[in-house]
Amino acid sequence: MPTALYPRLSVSVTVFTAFDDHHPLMPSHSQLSMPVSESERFGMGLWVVTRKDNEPGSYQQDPEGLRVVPSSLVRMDESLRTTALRILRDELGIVGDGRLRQSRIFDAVETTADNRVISVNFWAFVALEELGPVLGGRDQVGLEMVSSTSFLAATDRDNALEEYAGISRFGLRYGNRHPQAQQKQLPRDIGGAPLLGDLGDDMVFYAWRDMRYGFTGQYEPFAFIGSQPLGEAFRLSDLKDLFEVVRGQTIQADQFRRMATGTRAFVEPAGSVDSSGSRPGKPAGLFKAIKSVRR
Amino acid sequence: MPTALYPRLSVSVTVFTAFDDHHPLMPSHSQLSMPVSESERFGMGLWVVTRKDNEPGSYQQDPEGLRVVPSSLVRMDESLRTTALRILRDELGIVGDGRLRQSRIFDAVETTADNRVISVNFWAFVALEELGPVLGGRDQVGLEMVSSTSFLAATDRDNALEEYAGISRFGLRYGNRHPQAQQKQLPRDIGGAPLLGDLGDDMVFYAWRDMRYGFTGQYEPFAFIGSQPLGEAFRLSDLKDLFEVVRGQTIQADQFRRMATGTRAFVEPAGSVDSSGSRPGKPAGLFKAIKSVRR
DNA sequence: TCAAAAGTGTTCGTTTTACACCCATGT
DNA sequence: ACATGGGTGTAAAACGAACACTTTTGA
Repeated sequence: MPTALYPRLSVSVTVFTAFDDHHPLMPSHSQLSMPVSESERFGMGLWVVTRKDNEPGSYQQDPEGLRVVPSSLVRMDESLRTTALRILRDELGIVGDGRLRQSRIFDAVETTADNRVISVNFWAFVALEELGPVLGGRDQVGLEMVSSTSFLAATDRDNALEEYAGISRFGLRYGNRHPQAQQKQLPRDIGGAPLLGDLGDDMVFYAWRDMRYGFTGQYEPFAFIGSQPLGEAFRLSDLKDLFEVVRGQTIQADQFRRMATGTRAFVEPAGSVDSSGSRPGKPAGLFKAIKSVRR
Repeated sequence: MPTALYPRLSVSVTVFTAFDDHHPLMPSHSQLSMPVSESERFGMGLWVVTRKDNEPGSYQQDPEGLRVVPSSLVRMDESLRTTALRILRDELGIVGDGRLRQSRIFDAVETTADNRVISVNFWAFVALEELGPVLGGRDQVGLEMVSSTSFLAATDRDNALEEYAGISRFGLRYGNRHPQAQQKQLPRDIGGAPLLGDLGDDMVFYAWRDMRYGFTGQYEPFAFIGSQPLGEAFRLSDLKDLFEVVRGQTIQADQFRRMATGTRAFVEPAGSVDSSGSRPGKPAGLFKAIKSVRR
């Protein structure tokens, strides 16, 4: 029984993950959607979880089978947060805790007038360890690339990256000094085709933009995203790669080191040294997150 | 006919205004809600528009007659923005244009389970000139004080204001360096009584926090709020007062002057000098907003 | 003449950014 | 030996905050 008197409300969850192309749990290429050839290395990558829109009752079902951000209607006895946790649990098998953050609300203008749905978007960051088991499956859960080391390098070659405060496949934002700052640029604005439909692209873009704030030095990034995508101990250079793909912006290595370890440090030496030893160069010291800080 | 299957959606609009207690259109005291005696001067004041919750169909009707932020259910054929504009037009007689900004979404948990309403809050800033005619009236539209020059001075005397990044009657926020930063403090947390109910206080607090960003030097404040509360030409000291009450924080006069007129200036000399002449001291040059900048 | 507000010069410390250089390891 | 990445020293530039001081008016 449709209720035509008022619009209905849905919650979507934009789930990010990040991993290196040497990661032991690296998903199969059929589960990854990349802007480059599948054999190519991408370095560190930031990804967003999508699924095929194949649920019979789904309001945003698309005949062409576009991939979508997981979503569900809000039930009468649920808070928005509860709905988001249910999506994480039922569609992705993730038992959420405190990691959900509210982003923005979208009018789904493309739906017909008698079945209108308005969408509240949440975002979350999960480590690949939690995500690996649910990739594929009935809903064809997969990952769409948001940014990667090689994507940034290519963008840097083509345009002058300095004028952007951040760039991703789902859009870019200018710096605050730039005359066009505060104006969004989505794939369709840059001239490209939408990746997940206009609505989905909007959702990912704004969720990404919200997430970026946690990686600007103002916050403690691991507490901000509620996840440790690099594990307990990690090289600073890997953390730098993570910062770069999340921010969509390259950082100087020495500058990053001082930001992470100086006053307002959010990492501390783990006391050990990287022993994987496959790479040339001086062995990197390992670092771990400082837990107790709350900024 | 209530539709019990899904929660319904409402839009609220938090309307701010600011004026000086010497303003020619200064509202009558019965329309103002102040934390101090009515005869006292408050200097520059930041206010939020409220109305008595006396509509028969209102979902948040309160027997005790609490004042509320204007709101309305979203109709089937309306976008959220359209609903917000309708509230501005029908309840406040304001013909809106591009000045609405989306803030946050609230689960109205206190409503009963079979009539649940979820609330999207917008905020807007209007000049007193546009607001004056609608004060009072059937809905007893009035203004609740958010902050004022005298409120800031009193707070500065009592606590050390330096440790806060901003304080208002609806809550405070700490600086980013402070250990408790990112934690909100609402009236009920500080030990006071809610001013507009817990939900209303939340709405105003977050809308205020969003508006503050436009006054931190990162943005061009007049374009950000889409209004010129001080008119075409104004003294820098009046603009400083406006900044102080919006930010909930005192600013040094010379520092403010350089911020407003230096590199990244957002005001320029209007070429004339203040001729009202009632105050002692050197006559102030008048400034006007730089229109063309888009940051 | 004095109080009050406007407006400018200057200093000091912090943060940001860049660049140079040394260190330790695999090949 | 040398390429490669790890890590530190240093300095210029930009910025924010504070303080002193001059200017111009009303009372």
